[in-house]
Amino acid sequence: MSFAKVETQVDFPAQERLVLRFWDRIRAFERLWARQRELDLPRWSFLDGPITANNPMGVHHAWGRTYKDVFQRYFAMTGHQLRYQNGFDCQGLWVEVEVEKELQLRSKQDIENLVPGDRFASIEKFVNLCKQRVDKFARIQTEQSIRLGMWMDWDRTDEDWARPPGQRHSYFTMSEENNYTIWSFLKKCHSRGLIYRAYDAMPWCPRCAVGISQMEMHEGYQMVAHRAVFVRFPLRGRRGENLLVWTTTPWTLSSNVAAAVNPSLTYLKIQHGEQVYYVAKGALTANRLEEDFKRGNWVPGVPKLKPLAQHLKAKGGYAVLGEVRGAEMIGWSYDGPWDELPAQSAPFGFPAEIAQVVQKQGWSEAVAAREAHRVIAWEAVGETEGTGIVHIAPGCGKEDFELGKAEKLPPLAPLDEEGVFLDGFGPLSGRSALDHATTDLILDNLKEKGLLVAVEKYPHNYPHCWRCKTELLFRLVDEWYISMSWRDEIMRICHDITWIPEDGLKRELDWLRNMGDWMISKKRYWGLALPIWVDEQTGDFEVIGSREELRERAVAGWSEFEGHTPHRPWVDQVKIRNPRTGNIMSRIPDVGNPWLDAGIVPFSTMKYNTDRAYWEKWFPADFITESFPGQFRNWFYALLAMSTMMTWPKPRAPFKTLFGYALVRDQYGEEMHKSKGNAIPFEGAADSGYVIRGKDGKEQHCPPMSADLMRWLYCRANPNNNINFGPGPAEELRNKFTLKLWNTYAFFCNYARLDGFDPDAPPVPVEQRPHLDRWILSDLQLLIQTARKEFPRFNVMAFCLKAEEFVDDKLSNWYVRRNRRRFWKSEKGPDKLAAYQTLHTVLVTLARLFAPIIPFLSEVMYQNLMGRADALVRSRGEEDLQIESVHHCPFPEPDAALIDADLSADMEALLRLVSLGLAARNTVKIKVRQPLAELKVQPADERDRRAVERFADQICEEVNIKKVTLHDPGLGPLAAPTIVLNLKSAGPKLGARIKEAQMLLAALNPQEVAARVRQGLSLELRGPDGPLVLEPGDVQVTLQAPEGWTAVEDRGTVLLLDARITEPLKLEGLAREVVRSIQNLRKEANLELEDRIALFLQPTNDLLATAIDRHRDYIAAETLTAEWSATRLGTATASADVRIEGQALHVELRKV
RNA sequence: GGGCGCAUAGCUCAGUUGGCUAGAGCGCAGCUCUGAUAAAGCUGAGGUCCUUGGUUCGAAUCCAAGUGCGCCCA
Repeated sequence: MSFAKVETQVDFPAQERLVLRFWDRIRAFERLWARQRELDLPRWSFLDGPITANNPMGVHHAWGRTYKDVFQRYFAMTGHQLRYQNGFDCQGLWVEVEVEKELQLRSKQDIENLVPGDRFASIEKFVNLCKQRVDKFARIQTEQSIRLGMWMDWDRTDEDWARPPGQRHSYFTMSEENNYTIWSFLKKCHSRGLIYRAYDAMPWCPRCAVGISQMEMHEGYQMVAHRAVFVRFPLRGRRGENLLVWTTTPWTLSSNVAAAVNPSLTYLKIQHGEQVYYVAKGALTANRLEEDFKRGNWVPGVPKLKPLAQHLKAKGGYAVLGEVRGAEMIGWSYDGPWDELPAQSAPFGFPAEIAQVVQKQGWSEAVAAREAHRVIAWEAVGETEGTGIVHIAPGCGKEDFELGKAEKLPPLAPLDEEGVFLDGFGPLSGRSALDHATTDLILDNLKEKGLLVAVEKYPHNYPHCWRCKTELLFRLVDEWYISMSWRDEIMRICHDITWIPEDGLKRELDWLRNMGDWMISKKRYWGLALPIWVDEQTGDFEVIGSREELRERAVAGWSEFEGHTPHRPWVDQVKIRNPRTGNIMSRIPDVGNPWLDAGIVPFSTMKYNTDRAYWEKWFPADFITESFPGQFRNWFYALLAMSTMMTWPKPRAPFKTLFGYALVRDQYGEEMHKSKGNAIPFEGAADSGYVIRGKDGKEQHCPPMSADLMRWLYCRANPNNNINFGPGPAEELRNKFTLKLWNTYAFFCNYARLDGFDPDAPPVPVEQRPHLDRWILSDLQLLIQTARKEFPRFNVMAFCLKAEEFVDDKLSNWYVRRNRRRFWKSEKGPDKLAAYQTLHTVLVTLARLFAPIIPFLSEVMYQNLMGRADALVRSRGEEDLQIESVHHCPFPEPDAALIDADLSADMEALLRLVSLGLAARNTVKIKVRQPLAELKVQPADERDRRAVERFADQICEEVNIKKVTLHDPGLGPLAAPTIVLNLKSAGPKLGARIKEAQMLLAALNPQEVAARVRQGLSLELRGPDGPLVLEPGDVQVTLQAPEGWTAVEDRGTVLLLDARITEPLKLEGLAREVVRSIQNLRKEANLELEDRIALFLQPTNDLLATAIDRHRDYIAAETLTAEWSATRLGTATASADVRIEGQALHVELRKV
């Protein structure tokens, strides 16, 4: 067995692609999974939150997907059986919008006319295109995920992808199983009487022609400026008097029904020109949005708002005539601004369909809007924006609608699905409410009527469609809801879940407490076909719970539907009969909310309706992980609600542990956006490199990071905080971790290879190995302990930070650096063997420890360390299926016998002492290459003392001194001890008397106390309140440097350095300089490590010549000089003229 | 207006049973090393651990109030 040579400059992405091929060849994943099932290992149930299969995955997806893979790998290595099922979220508006973009469709009419003149065929074509888009991107995301290193039961071949979604390896929310399982959920809701249909004024996207749910609305707020108007409403029966109202949506004035005041506010009656206005007292002078303006929370180009008073002053001034309480104004009637419109005269409101419902359900009196105009009371009216009088259009706003119902006002719903005014609105009919020209027309009209008092640009945070960014309008529409009257049941199961971080519980409960009923319908095409069949004659409806039930109930259309997925338009053809009336019932055309699709997966993917035994085995999931922000009201909510309902009457939580993480930001903490140029594509980060625009606007070309580096970067991050992701952090991590690990590994392999190290040789007993070996093995066990503790707690960050410290500080920077000579030396023996064996153990263990996080690098290291580097590169034929991957190995377990806590602590002390020694040199400005005679150490405590005794040689080498001695303070006057109380041990014992003890201790003779403590005797203090007894451990003895010494000191430990450079020391220092020059030349000449040389040196200075002469053997040994030449070398010579301490030296060498 | 969270060096952040002189990386200044390392190491400057109050022998850490910021809800 032998180790392959390891290059120190590696193309990591290329190497990862090699590993992917290796895994395929040896069928690494399949064999792992098969073994889990053969052995029927204990189950660890992971449930994948479905990724939206609508676009290629970005680096932000890679964070969560890394966690998913890391924990799956960890639990596999610790002997568990897993499901390995990835999920894709398939249905919903987001897919429709992208398909529309591709086809350049602009409206629902366009969709329904895709096949001209054939609505059914059009919808069929559109839905099929949606399915195809999902397949396309699911496949791309699959390939990307494989590239990230995720081990899942992937669909890989064309054959896999040709199967229906329900029969593939990954789950797809568009599968029949998923859809029908949601049907069964809705049926359960209905059986408890929770499904209902309601009219509501809701946010509506006129481009998508669809209602936007409460959940979705939050995703699309944007700062925009609208033209806001001050309009007067003439009061009836009070000649010359007006309500002054203000609105940011002038188009809603057409549908005005009432005006609201706050009954507890004071209103002013003011004279302005010919007219008298009523306006809230505070509103007249309020500096509206002043804070926002100051903070720059503003729309560029929009001027600061003027107070209302200023608007009036600008137009001739005003005079306050009197005051009136809001309560006194209730009931006043007025003339609306658009009372001439036919719609304003329609009894019960407008249009007729709505008026019918209004009448039937008794929302309003039998009056038309223009007759209903009056002042109503509303506590929520404030005086910090507008005029304190709010115009109410029940068909155009959510609160307006609620108020309208309470006040029995007839609603006017002026817009159609595309935001265009219906007939009945005079000059507005046929115009789009969003159109700028429409607003112009409205303002002109109001001006003509003399009602317009002022116009301004008003910036505010206004909801937009979260998919297409169109401004939302409010429309009065009917939608389907699940009543959430059972929210307490959902809240109860939240307590059975471990939330990481903990406050997730509070946030979820907060959401559940405050959420409204769940709107589940959407008037679109691609999605869950809501299984609700309605008898439009009577309003009766039924919810169908399964395909079988539908078949039994079908009275028409079944044969047309048979053979299709339960989607539009196919399922729309099935009709059933209303058993009560005998009428035909049709499916409502609406599709479902996509969070239903994702929320049902603990049931649909675990075969709840088809294989209950399987479900019992895997439900609930042990673990789910997703990004926290947003999911409380989305996936988590849907999961919890649906599971509560499905397992009712004994509700069960669908998962045991929820691990949440924050958001991916760019390296400066800013949101990533393609338009900002700071977004990083996944392939760029993994393989091909990427370009980002920096803060200065300049483009920066960045090399790829590799999947491993990305994974480590994600794992080491604090999941509670947003991660700053980009080339800067990646580069930093590469330098301090990945390269350190790789170079250590390369160092081992390259020397082991040259030396013919045999890893199967009988091990040198650990107790016979040097301190350094036992120390690194001990610390390795501590690292394993950390891993074993933190992985199951899903605190992978804690492990990564410790691991970085181990690799960087301990292994690379200390163990390897201190041990180099043991590997270099030519003679073989137990010491050298021990060094190899120790480093080999450490590296193999690290490969296994790191395997879940950096699966590629771990595999490469592992295979080579096991002597199988060639297997990575080429097939071994049959034998491939026997090759063990690092991911087949059990996860390391700590070996308590190897842990030596004292040794670890002593080594830490040593590191500090060395650092102090170097600091001492630094103060006298003598470079480390120059040897010095002596270092005296006055240790502050036992630890430092032991470190000096144990590791004197290490200190000498690192600090480059001839001798290190302990200065025993007991022997001489050099040091004086001081004594302090050890607060950590004495504090709990003494409690409030601790101050007293400190005072008493300070009064004692430190020499005597120190002596007692050294002998292990206790100490009795006499205090005014009685005696206090201190154990030796309660007193800390510190030694202090005497006056007059130049030294360095840290925590009581004093180092004294002999800074005199004698001639022999000087010569030695020069010799080292000479060696360094020769080594440089060797390197420049591209010599191999083991090459011997002939050497010619020509100094121009006596001192240098003496140094060379005296240290000839040393120089020869260090530089592998086989021949000293007295004359210039001939051919194939590398030569250089260097300066050593300012003196010229000519060097020539040649490989021999 | 309500809920949740955060506030530690110029920047990005570690710091969980409360304990001695609060740490790292980047950046800055200086020095150095270099045949594993296109690397790296060392030293230094830089901190009212947001403010105030409380609990405690002792608070970056626990509690309360305030200020600022973020997210969620209304």
